[in-house]
Amino acid sequence: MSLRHAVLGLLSEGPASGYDLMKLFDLSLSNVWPATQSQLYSELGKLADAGLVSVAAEGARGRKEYAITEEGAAELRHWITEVEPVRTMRSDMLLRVFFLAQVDPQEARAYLRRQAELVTKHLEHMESIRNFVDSGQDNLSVYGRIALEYGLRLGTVQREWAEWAEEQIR
Amino acid sequence: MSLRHAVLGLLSEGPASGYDLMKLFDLSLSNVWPATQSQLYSELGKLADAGLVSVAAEGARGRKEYAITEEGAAELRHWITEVEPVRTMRSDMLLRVFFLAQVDPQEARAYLRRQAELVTKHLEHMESIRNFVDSGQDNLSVYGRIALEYGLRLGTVQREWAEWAEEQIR
DNA sequence: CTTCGACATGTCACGATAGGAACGTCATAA
DNA sequence: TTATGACGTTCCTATCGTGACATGTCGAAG
Repeated sequence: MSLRHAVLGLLSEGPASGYDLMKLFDLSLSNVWPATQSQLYSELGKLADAGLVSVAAEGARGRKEYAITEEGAAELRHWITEVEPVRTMRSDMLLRVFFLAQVDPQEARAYLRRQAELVTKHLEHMESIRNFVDSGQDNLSVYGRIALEYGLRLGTVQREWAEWAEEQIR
Repeated sequence: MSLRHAVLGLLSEGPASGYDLMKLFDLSLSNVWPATQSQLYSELGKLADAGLVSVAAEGARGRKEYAITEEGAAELRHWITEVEPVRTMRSDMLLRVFFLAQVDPQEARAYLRRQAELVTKHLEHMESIRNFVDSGQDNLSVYGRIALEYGLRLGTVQREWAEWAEEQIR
């Protein structure tokens, strides 16, 4: 049920259409909670049915601008402070590690080296984002930077771990 | 499509029944790729239909022992070495961070402190697992330890990050 | 001999994810 | 004027994940 709260969270910064939210997602939340366009629109519909958001205005091209309601804001705060985050980590990359014995040692090492490289690329990408959004003073930017810092630290240990793991394989 | 490869991976260490796999999952893969019993059984059925595993023996209580086939082993190796891991990270915990501006600063700090505590608990749990499985010499144990090391390092930075983030909030 | 816990599989329903097709509008530049 | 690209929504299909429920067998303890 996190997508619903992601949408509420974005709307808590101001009204937006499904289309707006899609773009916002792409440049902020997509790294911590990916969602597709169809998911967004259907979620907005459900949210409106549930009274957590309302259609604040209808614009050109059938545009519907949604605004968070008081119930929606309350639900968001409740979710943030009182609902325990579910810690289900799923990693395709790490799953493979369990089975590396099924391939040659040099292939296993190559796999880990490749992961280290991919992480490096991702780190560079995050660095460039940091330089880009460093100036924003809105809530999403401020806390987005804190989340980004998480990504940077995570990437760093991933790389160190991959290099360490490669050395473990003989 | 990773559950299918998780099952193939476990079967590559030797034949097992759905029930066996369930237990294996719980004590090895569940931290990187959770799966429920119903998923396992239906996946085994599909795998058998696809010829990637075969029913090697039928035992008491309707037990069906599955074994990986040559096609299955080939598919597993192919997946490990040639399929790019999808890096879709989803974090309920991190998503909330984006919206911490919606609650009081002291609540935001409490949230981060709580996450640090939860991570600490999880780290202790992983340490105890490490002491427990440190002796195993089978493939899954050897590579499981490498995966566990990942978990330990990850947990450590998560905690450091949460503590750092808490300080950022004024 | 009964009961209980471990063994063992299967099914159903619901919601979440993924990805794309279909449809239409508006502004603007060639 | 017309083509194009950005805007904008809706619907559809398929697979995955979650949790509960139903159904039974076997061995061992009491």
